[in-house]
Amino acid sequence: MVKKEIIEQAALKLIVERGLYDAPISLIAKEAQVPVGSVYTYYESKEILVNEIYRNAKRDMSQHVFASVPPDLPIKEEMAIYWVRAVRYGVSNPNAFYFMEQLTNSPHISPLSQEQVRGEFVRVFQVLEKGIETGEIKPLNVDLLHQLVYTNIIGIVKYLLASKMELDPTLEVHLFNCCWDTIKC
Amino acid sequence: MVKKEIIEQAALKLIVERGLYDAPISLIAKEAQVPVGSVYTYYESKEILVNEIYRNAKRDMSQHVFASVPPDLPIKEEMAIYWVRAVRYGVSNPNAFYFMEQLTNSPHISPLSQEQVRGEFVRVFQVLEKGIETGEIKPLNVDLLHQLVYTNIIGIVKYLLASKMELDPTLEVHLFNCCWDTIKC
Amino acid sequence: MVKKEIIEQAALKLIVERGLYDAPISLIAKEAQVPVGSVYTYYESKEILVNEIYRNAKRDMSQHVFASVPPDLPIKEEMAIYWVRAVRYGVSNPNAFYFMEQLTNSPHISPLSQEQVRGEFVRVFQVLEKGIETGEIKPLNVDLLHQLVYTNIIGIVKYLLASKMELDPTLEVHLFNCCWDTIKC
Amino acid sequence: MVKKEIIEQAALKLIVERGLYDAPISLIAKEAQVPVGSVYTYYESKEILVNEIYRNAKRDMSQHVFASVPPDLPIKEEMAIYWVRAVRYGVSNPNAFYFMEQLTNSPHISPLSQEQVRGEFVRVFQVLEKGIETGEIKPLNVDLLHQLVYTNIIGIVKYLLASKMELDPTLEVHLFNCCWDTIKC
DNA sequence: CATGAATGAGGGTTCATTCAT
DNA sequence: AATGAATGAACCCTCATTCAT
Repeated sequence: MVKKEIIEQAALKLIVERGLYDAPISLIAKEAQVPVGSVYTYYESKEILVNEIYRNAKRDMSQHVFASVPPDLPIKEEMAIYWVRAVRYGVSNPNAFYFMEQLTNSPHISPLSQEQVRGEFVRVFQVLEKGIETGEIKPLNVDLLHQLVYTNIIGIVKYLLASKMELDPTLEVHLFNCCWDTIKC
Repeated sequence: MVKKEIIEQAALKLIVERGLYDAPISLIAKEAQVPVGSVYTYYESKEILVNEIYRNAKRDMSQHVFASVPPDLPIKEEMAIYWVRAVRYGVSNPNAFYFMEQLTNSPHISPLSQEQVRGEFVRVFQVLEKGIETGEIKPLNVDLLHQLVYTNIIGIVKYLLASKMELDPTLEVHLFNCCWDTIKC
Repeated sequence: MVKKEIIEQAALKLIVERGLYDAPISLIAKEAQVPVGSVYTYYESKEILVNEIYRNAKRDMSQHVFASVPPDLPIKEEMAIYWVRAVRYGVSNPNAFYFMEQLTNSPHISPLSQEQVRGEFVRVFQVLEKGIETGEIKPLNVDLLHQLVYTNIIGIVKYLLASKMELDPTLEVHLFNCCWDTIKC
Repeated sequence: MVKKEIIEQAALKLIVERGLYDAPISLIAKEAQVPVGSVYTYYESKEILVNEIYRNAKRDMSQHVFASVPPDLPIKEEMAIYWVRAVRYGVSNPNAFYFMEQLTNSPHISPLSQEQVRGEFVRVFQVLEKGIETGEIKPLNVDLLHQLVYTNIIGIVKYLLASKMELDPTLEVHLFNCCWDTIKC
């Protein structure tokens, strides 16, 4: 792992554990076992570091979630794949998950970052729109539908992490059905 | 409004707008138009101030949500009443809503505060359990069901606040049905 | 005991135990079980309170030490009486003793207080001068002789308080002889 | 002189002149002509700074006092050497001397510092014990004897500093004899 | 490029003192 | 006279950022 990634991992961990302002650069540097100055070699400021971690986490998650799927899948099945991947990603990467949760809508993430991140998730909007057209999904605003799906995922991941419950395929199906029931027609 | 409430409102507003650490006591005092020292007349520390605002917001919300309902209502209707009240509360009190969202699960809210707050929401758990018994609600863990309902409300309130959409009774019914579909058998 | 004395006793105790600046007026008032404002009814400021305690302690000690003695005593015996009274006073009033020790020569005692206090101890200077004339005491500067006697007393009281040793008449004689040997011709 | 020493000298001077709590770090930094933050580069806290100055002053004094002496000196002569060195040290380093005086037995010096400091002065205790064995010194507790000698030195240095009197060899002999008479058999 | 000591603005908090009651 | 909530200057300390090495 290169120095930049080590710094980001250390920052991610400490910011989640201690909060953004109780994770000073000096502590992040110590955790990453790099000199303080090195952090500033790679990132102009703490704000830029945080935004970069945020965007990277979002991009990493979207790459996992939206990795290739068989073509011409029924909408429900495509949604199920994305949903399962998202939940698994959250459960497997709790730090990254909580980091995103903690900073979404916070004033520390720039509008530009938010904008860039949104682009990574266009596929969901497309699928939702298609679902509305085919009559499988409720004809609500897609932003709202997306919000419903996304908060559902957040709630489930938080629950799974808090209860330390194992996520077996049967449970996955049950829980995805909760989500699908929310938006299905 | 007494001085204590003015301080809490000012703190609530600034913490939501700027984040906890970009809302220094000096700024809160200026916003509330009280001297810095006065904040410490009412609150021993910033941490205690934040916890008190959090608990008050949660209590206020729960009192709105769980105000009296007609007896012997069907479960779905009782849930609907609570759900509608919660969403309306969030839409009408965006600062309080975002404050709670921002600080839930944060290290700045003491376990004791979390504990006290949880007690205010027992009624949902009771209704959910009853729903499971009557076969109307999916036989999942009630903590999980609660999480699903709660994140659904959060998603909807966030969407309504972001889109500045009016919340008319028709929309309420549609949106509650999304929530109910999530958990209904 | 009147309110003023209660306040002074509380202040004396706390200042000795915690240091002048870790004994805030609010704490002194609490210890004395009087309202904060009452302290300012009797003393214009903390500084004035401290100076008054200092002068009172010194006056009280000098009144004990220089209470009447049989007339025409030999110098050594008169010194012995004063010495014993001083040591006993220190051992019996450790708080007052440490208070005086802590604040002598401190910038918190005004020159005026120092001046007034000095007047209470003229008798020692007279006896020392007489002793020099009769050839019983070393012909050194009386301020120096006084300093020698005084620091000797301080050393002994501190030792007795620290070691919690009882001060019986035999020990008193031995220890006074140490002091007398210091200045005798 | 390196920056650390400059800070210590500035702190020493201001604390003696104004008292510990009227010598804020900001003033110490100004006196030392360093930024406030630099003080914290060298000392974790004001308390640690004060303890370090205290230990350094005590160590410095003990190194002067207990520098090598000719072997096999008679006890009185060895005591005389230490006594003279101590008095000269006090007269030549009034700030350090008053600093130690002001903080000995204060709650601001940690027990650990006191402990470390005590070890620097073992030689006096050894000499006093030897003197008791040879019958030259009164058979009193060595802590008490030490206290008597030490307070004698303090009294004399204070007197010399206050009276601005020169300390010539003849006076030294006279004054040491006062001290010796106090403890000799 | 790499480093980490140095910097100083700004944070939370305290407390002597006041003054409306 | 008695009270104690209110006040704000001043305290100690932190930490993002810089820059000489």
